[in-house]
Amino acid sequence: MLNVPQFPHGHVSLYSRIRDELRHGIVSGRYLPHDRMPSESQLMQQYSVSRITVRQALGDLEKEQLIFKVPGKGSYVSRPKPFQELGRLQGFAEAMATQGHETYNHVVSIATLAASDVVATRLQLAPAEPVCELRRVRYLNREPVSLDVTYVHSRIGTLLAREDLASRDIFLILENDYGIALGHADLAIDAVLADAATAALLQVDTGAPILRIERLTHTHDGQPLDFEYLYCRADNFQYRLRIARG
Amino acid sequence: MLNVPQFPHGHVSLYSRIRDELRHGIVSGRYLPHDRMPSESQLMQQYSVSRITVRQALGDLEKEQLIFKVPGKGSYVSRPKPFQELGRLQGFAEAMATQGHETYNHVVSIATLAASDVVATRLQLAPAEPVCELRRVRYLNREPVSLDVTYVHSRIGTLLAREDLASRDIFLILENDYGIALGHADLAIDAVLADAATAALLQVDTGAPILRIERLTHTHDGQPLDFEYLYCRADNFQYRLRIARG
DNA sequence: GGACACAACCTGTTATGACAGGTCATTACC
DNA sequence: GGTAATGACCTGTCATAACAGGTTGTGTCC
Repeated sequence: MLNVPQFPHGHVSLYSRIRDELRHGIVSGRYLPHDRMPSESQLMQQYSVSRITVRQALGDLEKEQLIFKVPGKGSYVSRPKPFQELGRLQGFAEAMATQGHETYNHVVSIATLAASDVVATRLQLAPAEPVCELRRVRYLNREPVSLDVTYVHSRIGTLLAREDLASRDIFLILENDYGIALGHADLAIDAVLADAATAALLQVDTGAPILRIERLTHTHDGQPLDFEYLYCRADNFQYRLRIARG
Repeated sequence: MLNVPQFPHGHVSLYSRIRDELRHGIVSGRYLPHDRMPSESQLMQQYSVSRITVRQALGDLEKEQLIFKVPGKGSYVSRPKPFQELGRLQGFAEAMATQGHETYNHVVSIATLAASDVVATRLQLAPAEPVCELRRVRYLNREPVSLDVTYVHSRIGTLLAREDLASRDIFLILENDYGIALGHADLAIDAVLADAATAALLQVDTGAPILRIERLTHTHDGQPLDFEYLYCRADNFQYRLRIARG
């Protein structure tokens, strides 16, 4: 028996199609956490492919930590906390999209106001100079995960006001559309209790533990560009990073 | 032709042996960054195994980002990760001493017990294998700042039990006294509420927001060495880091 | 000398087949 | 009734074989 024709033009490999369909079944909720996935034999029959093909699809999903396997039992949907790599300077949607999650930003408010002392210091502005304040609630798989309060120079703010802030990352907009090269970011991390307003936006109880990340992002030539407070729900999301000895 | 006997007792799969040997060749410097690795056919002959076995070994290394593959050309050793510039993998006392702070560790408990599922998974041990659990409260300028719950292989634990854990960093002990070279660490960060026991140790109110850091430290050749939970007071201490676009 | 065809390699993908060993429910035996 | 054996299922591992399509050096033809 001969092997299958190799996708000559647009279409992709069999295993990647199976992998994508199964992943959609997971993120869409058709397979719930701790559900058993169809066994390899079932998938072989369902898609009329060999076991190698099925295993490659499941292996990819296992690598993404969407499922885990138990020898002798089967594959199960895992519920790992989605995480964002701190070790790379990237936006939220950018980070999540690579892991098969659905993201959406709800713009709570966008306004120009006088910089507070802290904000003016961080962005190296004169006190009370006008800055743009952007408040957004980030949703991951339809659950709110963080309230981001962003401060940028009012000049940048007027650019951003015209953009699609609901689905695109600020970093990507600045980099791709406006050619602003990003450099490094300084972070400080602590934990606070949710106040009533924040709790409502994040759909948690007032007084719930909230991870607060202060982030000051610089352009490639070292100018401060963007100062943010991220108030992150700690129960459905994790920040991760990897550091090395040196 | 019949298949190979399945490793009946101690020894592991063929592909994991090949993977480990190749990885050792990379971390030891026998293969340098951007070197081409032996091709799949060469490895098939060298180890007298099938292509599937070789590909599984190379696939694992690619997953670890030690190599990358180029269709039509071969597998190449990756350049060391950019996160090496980010931060430094160092212990708490080591970090604080360089900034003129006074540190002290109070050893709450040290015990050998069966690894929980999470600990066994992180340290790549068999379930319920004995591990050493070490609980310490870190003091900075006479104020408690964190409760560290450390899990190491029981073999390492017996070494540490003889050491002065009150004033020396575990990392420094392992590196200087036992010649264990440290590699990278993976961190996950979230926030929790202090339970009564933790609150008492950290001298905060029960229910205070606590920054929790999960840290898995690896040796230079990639073996997991030390798994820790750090419960950090959020009111007198901050974790800071700088990250770069990459 | 330069363009082009071709062969030699290389990884990507897929099929088929086989045995090891774990899990679990059912069945048979004491 | 409890226990032990059995068998159905499931994932882990490995072998052999094939074709697609990219890369690269080589040799031929003009």
